[in-house]
This record gives sequence, structure tokens and C-alpha cells, in this order.
Amino acid sequence: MLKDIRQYVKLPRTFFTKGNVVEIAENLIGKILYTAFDQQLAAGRIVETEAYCGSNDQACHAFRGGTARNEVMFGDGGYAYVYLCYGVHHLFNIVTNTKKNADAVLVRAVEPLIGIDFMKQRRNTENQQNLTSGPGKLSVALGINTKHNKTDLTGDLIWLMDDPSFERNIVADRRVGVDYAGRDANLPWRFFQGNSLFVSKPVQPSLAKNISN
DNA sequence: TCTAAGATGGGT
DNA sequence: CCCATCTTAGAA
Repeated sequence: MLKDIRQYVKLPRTFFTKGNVVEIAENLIGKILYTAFDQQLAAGRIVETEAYCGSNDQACHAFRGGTARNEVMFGDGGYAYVYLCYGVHHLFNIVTNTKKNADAVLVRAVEPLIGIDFMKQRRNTENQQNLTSGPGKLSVALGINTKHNKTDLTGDLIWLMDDPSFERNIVADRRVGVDYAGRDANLPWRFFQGNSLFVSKPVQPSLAKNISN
């Protein structure tokens, strides 16, 4: 549960630019993602992420170099990469690392915390467990779309905050929907909060392993 | 220039 | 299982 918001600290640029993308994806579990569009404040706790590692990762959009779509991935960390998936869904990513290293973290699920009524309106559903349990769903619930590509995540439209009191129970698993990625298809670069009711997919016991808490 | 397939979700 | 329907890579 959310406690006194005043003790929370907004994540600075260095959170996104220091360390490798896999560590950052893991460290993002438990952080709180905020949006403030149209006078509507909404926030959710990140409970599921995936790391995508630039030119080293066949599943990453930047694997084959720059395009108009993925341009922001080639800049500094701490900016949003929002792209349209299957022509329908707006998927929200957090660019990490510094220039030339086109890494990003896909945020796959959050737990609704603030502005839940706004989220229900945007999603047109009352089922709280179905509001943000998937990358397309959370973008709708939080009001994120491709217009927000390249948004500075240390600004006041979309930002993240730390919650030092949150107890993590992180599980690692293979990433969703990247069967085509050859040698990289089975990398354990999906991270989620093991006891969360708000993740996008159930645990796959054969592959999942608990790596920290 | 054309076509297939994709980091998905909702409905039958 | 099928559909929505944008972007990209790779085939003609």
C-alpha cells in the first residue's frame, strides 16, 4: 500500500544511465510510475519488466540499427520509448544507458495505486485486476500513447519514484513473445514480483526462478 | 513495390 | 481461434 507520498524520491537521470539494462529492469520492480495528463494524476507500482539490450540482443528493436521509430533508444537514458505494437497497442519503454547503447526496459505491468477511477474510465472496465496487467493495458490506463515518445522521465508529465520500504520478491523468467529471437529467445530477462496479482502472465514453473528479495 | 510477422488484448 | 491494422525487414 502507498504510504506518505512526501517520503518518496523521484528517480534522477543517473538511475537510468548507470549500470546495465538487465540490472535496471530488475531494480525497476517496486518503483512507482506516475502520469499527469489533462489534470489527471495516475500512478501504479511496477510489478513486471523486461530488459532489451541494444545491438547485442536479437529481440531488441535496435538490434539492426536505427529507424525513425526507435530513434530515442539511441540517446541518453531516462526518456520514454513508446511504440505501436501490432498496429494497435501503445507499449511503454524506459530508455537506459548512454548514447549509442540503445537499451530499454519494457514495463509490462503495474499495480494501480493512484487515480484508479481515471484508469477505470480510460480502460472502460471496473475490474481492478484487469486494469494494468499487461503492457498495452497499462498504457491505456495511464493515458500513455505514441505522442509521449521521447518524453523526459525526470519531468512532470511522466516520472518515477522510489519506495524504499517496498519488499521485493523478484522472479526471473524468459521474455514474452520473442520466440523469433534465436539465441536470445530464452534469456531470463523478464522480471516480476512473485506474489503480485497484477502481472500479465502466470508463472511458468519450468523456467522461472526466484533470484532475490 | 509488396508481403509477412510482430515486445498484444479483446471478443467468439 | 480470430481480428484490429502500424512498422519494419526482406523478398521480388
